[in-house]
Amino acid sequence: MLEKTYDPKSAEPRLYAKWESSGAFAPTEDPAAEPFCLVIPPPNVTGSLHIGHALNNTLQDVLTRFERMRGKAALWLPGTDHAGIATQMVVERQLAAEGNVSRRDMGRDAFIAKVWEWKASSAGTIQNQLRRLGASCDWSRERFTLDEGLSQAVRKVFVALHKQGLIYRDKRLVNWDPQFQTAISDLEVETREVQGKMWHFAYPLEGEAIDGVSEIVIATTRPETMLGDGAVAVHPDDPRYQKFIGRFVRLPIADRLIPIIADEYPDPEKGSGAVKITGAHDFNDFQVAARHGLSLISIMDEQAKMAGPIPERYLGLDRYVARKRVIAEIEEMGLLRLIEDKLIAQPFGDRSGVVIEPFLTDQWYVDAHTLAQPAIKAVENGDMVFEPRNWEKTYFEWLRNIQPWCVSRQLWWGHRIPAWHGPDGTIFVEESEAEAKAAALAHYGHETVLKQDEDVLDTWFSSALWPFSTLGWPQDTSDLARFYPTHTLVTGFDIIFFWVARMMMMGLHFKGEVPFKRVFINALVRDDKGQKMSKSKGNVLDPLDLIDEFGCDALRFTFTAMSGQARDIKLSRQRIEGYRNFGTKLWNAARFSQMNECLREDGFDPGAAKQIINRWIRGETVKTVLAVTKALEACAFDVAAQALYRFVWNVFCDWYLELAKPILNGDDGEAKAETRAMTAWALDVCLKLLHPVMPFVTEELWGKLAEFGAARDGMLITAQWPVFPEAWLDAEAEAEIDWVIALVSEVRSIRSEMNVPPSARAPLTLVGAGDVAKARLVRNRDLIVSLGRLESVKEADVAPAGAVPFVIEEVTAALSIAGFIDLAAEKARLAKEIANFAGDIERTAKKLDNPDFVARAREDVVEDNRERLAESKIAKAKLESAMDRLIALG
RNA sequence: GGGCGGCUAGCUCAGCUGGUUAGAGCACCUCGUUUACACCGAGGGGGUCGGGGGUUCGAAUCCCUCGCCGCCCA
Repeated sequence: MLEKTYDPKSAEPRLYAKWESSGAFAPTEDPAAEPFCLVIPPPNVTGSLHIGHALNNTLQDVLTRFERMRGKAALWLPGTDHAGIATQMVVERQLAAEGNVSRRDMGRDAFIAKVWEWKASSAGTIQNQLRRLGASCDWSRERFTLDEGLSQAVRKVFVALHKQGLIYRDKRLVNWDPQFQTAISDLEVETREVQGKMWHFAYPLEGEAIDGVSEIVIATTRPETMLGDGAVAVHPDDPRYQKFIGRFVRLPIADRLIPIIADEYPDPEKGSGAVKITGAHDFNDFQVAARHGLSLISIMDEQAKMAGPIPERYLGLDRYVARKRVIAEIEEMGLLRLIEDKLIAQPFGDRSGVVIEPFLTDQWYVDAHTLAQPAIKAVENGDMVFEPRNWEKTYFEWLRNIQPWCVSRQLWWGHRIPAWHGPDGTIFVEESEAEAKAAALAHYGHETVLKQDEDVLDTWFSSALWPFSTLGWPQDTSDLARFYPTHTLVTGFDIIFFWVARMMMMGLHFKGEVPFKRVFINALVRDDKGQKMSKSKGNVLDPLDLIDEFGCDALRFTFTAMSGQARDIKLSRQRIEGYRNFGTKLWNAARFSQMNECLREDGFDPGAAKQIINRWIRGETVKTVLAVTKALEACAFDVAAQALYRFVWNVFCDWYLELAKPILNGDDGEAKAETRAMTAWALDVCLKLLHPVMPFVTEELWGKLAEFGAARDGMLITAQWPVFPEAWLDAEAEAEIDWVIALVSEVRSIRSEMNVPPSARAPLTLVGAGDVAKARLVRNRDLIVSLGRLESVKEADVAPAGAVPFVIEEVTAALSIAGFIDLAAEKARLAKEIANFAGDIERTAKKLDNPDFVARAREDVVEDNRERLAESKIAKAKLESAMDRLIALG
């Protein structure tokens, strides 16, 4: 006998271990099985499971379990990401906290060894947390972005793209993070508006004044960069400055002559209309400098300290210290003209949080523009679809305006760039040092010393290959042949650019096919007030705590139920608690069925059921199967969850089991046997349908219930998803049970309103029943009596005096509860009912009186309204005559 | 500045290929231990669907406009 409640704490680890050891997570070897593959968005190898992972992985698991039960070769491929900057940052911080020397003092090899050590000690955390979540991924195929196979894929891709001219080395401005001392990509820069200032400096004109003007005033938000100015630019159409074009100004402090040039870039409306051009420290200025052939003067080092051809007193100063000094000196020289407050858009490193410096360096770039074209086309023509669809706009917008992707990072943790530099600067890009040496030998005609590029690749470079590198590429593996393209990718909208778009580019380029056919964008989990969860706000909900408190299934059901089209999920404990209760409800339904000996029967054919309630629940079950299947196919997770919840609680428990009780407790042996078997059958279907969402409690019940009745042939995880003939739908049974439910509901409602004690049993009289209603009554009399707590149900030509009437279709029912009737309350109830019908009649009649409606509305809509009007009129008349009798009574 | 969401019951949300008296869960009120379940059962109250305009026989649903909230890109 089942316990009164389900205990997730003991069941979950036991069941997971059983699944895992059974091999159920691996895709079936059956060659006829249709492949279904998901690749996990690889979490940081040293990370831990946060609420967003919990949501994301729950949805992946729902899909995987669903398709596995549908007989597909379902593969959910797990793995982790080395997460370059993030991991290196953590380890550097840890070293500092422990009082160790910095990574630079430690040296590259020693530092990398430290990171691997850290990885070894913290790896496995997230994998075990995914297990707690019930993730049915195939751990035997687990990959890591820095493992040998994936590293080989990275090298091969880099070399191939280089040979195709799609990866190249370029000297240009990059976003430089002075904290980590590395280049980062545009995507890793966060622009924030901050309160800043605009300084107006006068640059003295060299030579004779023009019309008495002997200076040009420029405006800048970054005074310290003036030391690297290469020109002053003015708009060619700006009448104030036209006459100065071609002349020179003497750059204060630096004491250099720089030209006044004409360019479209300066906006005459802004500042003074003249701008300083510092090509090595500003992206816009870089363009201007390139147009005019200006030399680029770099005046900072990797740490954003002042350096280069500048006055000695500035060397080594922090950029902000230098700023103050420049302003002070300019002021001293009498050249400071104005200081304005101004909101400025300032770039910050998304990881370091420090202000990014445009910095002139040599870096490796991917020609993203070229690779983007097929990626755009594939979504345009539907080879890959976003779900929800709207996200494709975001995707298109970014890809259509894509810039070269800077992929080199001056970090140590990551894939070393497979490029070797010769003594004369020639670069040999090859997959191995041996090949580079061979290439060098061919180039130089003799052996030379080569030095491998110091840099590593952007983490997202290896992630971009994930859908095929994890399947074994560049080897021709059977997995690759079978599972590429993968089916669905489930991920968050925050990495559409970082990851989804880049996988599309690389997948299409190297495999000639999209990496996945569908991308489901899951929502962002926020707290119950709609705020983003963050440690600093202290509003973080730890999924593992929630699992401890409510059980894993409750959390999973919550995520599933809340995954609609919305972009945010506001997670509240109350909601999780509600779904925990749902699990308990299911558990108790199973307990009930067990207590009533509802055993599964071999060879039981639901299609042959005779009892009306059994025919009805069979139909309801089929409807639910259809609804849930359709919803899961479409990633309409909330729709699936709602259909499951309603069916299990409001249909199966609230009505079917209640309707079954009189039969199970009665003495019609045949009816009892059929009802027992049907209950067991329907419960099994519930377990199957719920399993993708609530794997643990369903598997537990599956096992517990297997101790009785017909034998099972395996665990629920690999059970077959239900598919039933539509012939099992039963309109007649549905109409009949709906009628019974309406009748019983009315009786209950009246009892409650009239405060009839639960113990009081009243007779119910039906007046004016047609043949159908009479037949229904005969078949369901016991059920109605039992559920309505009635004394009896009879037919009569007239309602007994003093009974409370209500109308069900053509029948007037009268509940004899004399002694409990409060005359005033009953009059009020009747008046309200009559008013309801009157309102309905008025609305419907108004429509039908409108010739346009009758002429233009769809035929069936008009017909519905006609029927409705007729029914309402009859019901109203019946209630009115009851009201008359009541008034006559006194 | 461009783009994308959202605004429906006290709260969280569904409904939005136009056509029931606009639904659910939670919360609230009343009643109830009838041998599955109080993590429960029965009943009930509660919304002029953000404002305005338009299309239509008919609008929460389609179009326009305004307002507020949020996100992304520049």
